Amino acid sequence: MAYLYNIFQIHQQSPKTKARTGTLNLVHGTVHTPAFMSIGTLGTVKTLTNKELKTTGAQILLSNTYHLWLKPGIKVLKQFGGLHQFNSWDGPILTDSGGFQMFSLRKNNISNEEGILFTIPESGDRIFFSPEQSMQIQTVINSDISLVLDYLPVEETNYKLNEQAIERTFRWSKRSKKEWIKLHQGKWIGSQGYDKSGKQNILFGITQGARFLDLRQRSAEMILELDFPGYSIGGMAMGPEPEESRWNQVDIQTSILETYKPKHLLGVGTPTDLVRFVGYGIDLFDCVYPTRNARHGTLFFELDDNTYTTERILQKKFETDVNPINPNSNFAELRQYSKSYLRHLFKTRETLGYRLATMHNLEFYHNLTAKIRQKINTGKFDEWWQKYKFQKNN
RNA sequence: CCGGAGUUGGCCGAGUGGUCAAUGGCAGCAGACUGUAAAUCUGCCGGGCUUGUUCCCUACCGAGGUUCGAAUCCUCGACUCCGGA
Repeated sequence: MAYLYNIFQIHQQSPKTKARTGTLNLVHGTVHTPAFMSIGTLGTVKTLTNKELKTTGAQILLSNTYHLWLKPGIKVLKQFGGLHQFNSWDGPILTDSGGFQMFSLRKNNISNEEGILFTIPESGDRIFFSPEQSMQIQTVINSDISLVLDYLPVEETNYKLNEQAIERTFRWSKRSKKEWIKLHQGKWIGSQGYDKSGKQNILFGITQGARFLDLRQRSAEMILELDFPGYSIGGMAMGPEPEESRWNQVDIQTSILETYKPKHLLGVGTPTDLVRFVGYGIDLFDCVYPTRNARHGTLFFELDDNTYTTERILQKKFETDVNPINPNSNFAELRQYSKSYLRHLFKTRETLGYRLATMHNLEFYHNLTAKIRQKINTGKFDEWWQKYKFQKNN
């Protein structure tokens, strides 16, 4: 069946690793993979306009169901006919389902088999969130890619809790799919892809299993049954653990999930993570890392073909640094403004500083994924990927 | 000239006999950040070294004094502010 699959087309498969380039065909456009998705939780990548975001090389925006549900709320999103009209982003959008908020906001919610009861800190309101509701909201948002509501255990190192988590995630995925089909007039796009006339949004399944390889395996095997058009691998960077352990977790799941379907690694990661996990079969990434670090004054720089470093712009040594932020940037601002000036903007908490740093880091990330694609397409990925490393700046 | 209030570490500002090298905040220096309650958070922040939950110096305007012990009490002086002549 794989040869009919037209949601995702693989262009170049690396000979010795699972790395591949491809195109993901979505309602609002095509994404060249491996790709990094910038995070715009509330509909905006903090500090940037859509035009600036595109200049960084962004192909697809990630937003968040839970946060959009609270603000601006369903009513407003319905009035606009979806997030694309509301925030004027005309490219593809992937929405996270809100499952992660059960984990990140775990102090403010309780959950059971039915769903999650969130307490809103500002108002004290208690609101109930279920797989069905997440699907309804994402349908209103009109995401190109929606995610099922998954379940994350509160303790990432507890085997029993993680075993329960993969089972509940499976049941919630099932409910998500059922509701999704209902909301899309009975149409389901699975392993057969879609026909050319009926371009339609898609829903990804999610795997869990934390650091337990047998749970990772079972979670992936279970989710196969539901025949999603693509998969997100969840529960990855939840706590401290050895790098190899995480590589193995991803490796085992990408081995089980259909090769011809797109794989998304939720919430990862650092530049080295990206390169590494592409080698283990990941096509899509999303992470707060470049944007949050930007706002906190840490900028990413390429040193050479297989090394990157970071610079903390607030350091004293940049006080008199007349060099441009990035002489090779697509942004005239980053070619013109000096590091000294950028430090000054950060010191004085001028918003322009956060913007420039965000532009810079996202441009770095998107250049990195472009480089990964180029390495794969020219057959050089396999000899390069394990050499790619971070070097501390001094 | 008289009466009142005050003077604390780079700045602002707590502290009114020992547990005070002195709470906070700012500034400064350094670090963290992985499906964003994060333009946030953490550490250091008089000097020295053998870096000590009880080390050594120098410190709460200045000079004396009381006391086992003073940023804290007393005396005098300097300066600032507020009233009144």
